[in-house]
Amino acid sequence: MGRRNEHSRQEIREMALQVAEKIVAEEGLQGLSARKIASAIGYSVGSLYIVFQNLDDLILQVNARSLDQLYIVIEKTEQQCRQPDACLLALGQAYLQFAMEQPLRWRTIFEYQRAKDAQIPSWYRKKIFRLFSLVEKPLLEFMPTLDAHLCAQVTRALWGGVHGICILALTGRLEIVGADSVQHLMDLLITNYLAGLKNEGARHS
Amino acid sequence: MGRRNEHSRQEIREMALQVAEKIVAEEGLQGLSARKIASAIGYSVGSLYIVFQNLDDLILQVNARSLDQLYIVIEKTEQQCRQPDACLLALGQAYLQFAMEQPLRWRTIFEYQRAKDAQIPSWYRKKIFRLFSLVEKPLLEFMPTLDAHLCAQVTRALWGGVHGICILALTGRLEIVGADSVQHLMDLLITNYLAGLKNEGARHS
DNA sequence: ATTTTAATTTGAACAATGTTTAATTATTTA
DNA sequence: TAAATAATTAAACATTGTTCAAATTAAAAT
Repeated sequence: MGRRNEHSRQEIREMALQVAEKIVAEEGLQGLSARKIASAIGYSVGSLYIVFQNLDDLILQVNARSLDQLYIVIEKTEQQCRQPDACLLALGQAYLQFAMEQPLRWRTIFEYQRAKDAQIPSWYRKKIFRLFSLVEKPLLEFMPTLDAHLCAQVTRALWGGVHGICILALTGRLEIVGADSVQHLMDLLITNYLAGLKNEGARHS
Repeated sequence: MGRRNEHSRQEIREMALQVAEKIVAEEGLQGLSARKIASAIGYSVGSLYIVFQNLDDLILQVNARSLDQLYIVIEKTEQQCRQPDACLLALGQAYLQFAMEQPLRWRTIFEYQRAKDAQIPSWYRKKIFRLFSLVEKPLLEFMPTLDAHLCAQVTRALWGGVHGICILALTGRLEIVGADSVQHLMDLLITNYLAGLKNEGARHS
């Protein structure tokens, strides 16, 4: 089959990404392959390489969409609460919930990249940054005396922690028994971290 | 070449693991392949599959060794400090240091597994459990009133956090600028979490 | 010493992967 | 209508994990 002009480049791109998202959600990264995507959208592998640089590029786009969806979830959660400490707790729970409801998709965001150089492009970094900003907001309400730089640090320390609990739990490396205890751990971490901040006043340059 | 009896199964296994460790340390998981290991130890691919179930099995053994080495590092750190809070800080820093000094090896421990079922064997789980126990010790000194179950939870919440900061930092997803700030974040998290525990008394069932 | 047995090791084969590109076909342009 | 251009494919390549019949040879048995 030669030229057929049924879909524009953008349309092919969109179809490929939708199919890829579905595969990732159902089978994870290991279930994803160029040929599988191609056959699912009715095009050949070669066409994929016209629309994407390579598979890493495609995966990055899938992850970007996941980050966008995550942003929406986190943003909604943040808007629905008033008190800053309760808000931060809710954000942690929302993050955990997203990870547990779409485990394969969420894990794919953080799974290793095939390419050797593997530089994260700046537009992608911005998406991460934007998520952090969403957490900084209630944290600044919680500790109004924090300057911007310290607030960024305090936020990243907290969110790194939140993320760590999620990833260890999802990959079965937390060695816990109870079913709902992951949320417990999350609350433990956030609550006590915040309490510590309040008392010590975050006196760490 | 047929039978030659130069090495026992155990010896071949050992050679393969040493080579695999080196490759993982230098090139990461993506640099590892059955043929590369085989040619490096002077045997054919087939021989590897006599000694290991598959590559996942081999990788698991490599990771087990990394965990053992990590255990030694953490254990030494724990023995060199007296006050429990300082001890926990030191443990976090030791963990971070291990991760940053051997980034590819450390990341391989947590990288995704090829196999679909992918059940972590119990002997491997024990190695993880053992590491947690090492952290529980000073934490129990820090909060002597904790019962065993709560101590386990408090420990896992903390160590999940420590791990999260490490993994986000190493994979360039923390969005920080300073060079030495990762250690800062780690201290922030541990210090304030512990401070919170002291004040609130960990009143979370 | 010779034959038999049995363990050891290989190397080729298979299916699947990412990626490239010459060839083919449809559309647009002249 | 003929020529130029754009779109798409199918085949090819190198590499992966994995298997297994065949080949080799040390050890055991005679």
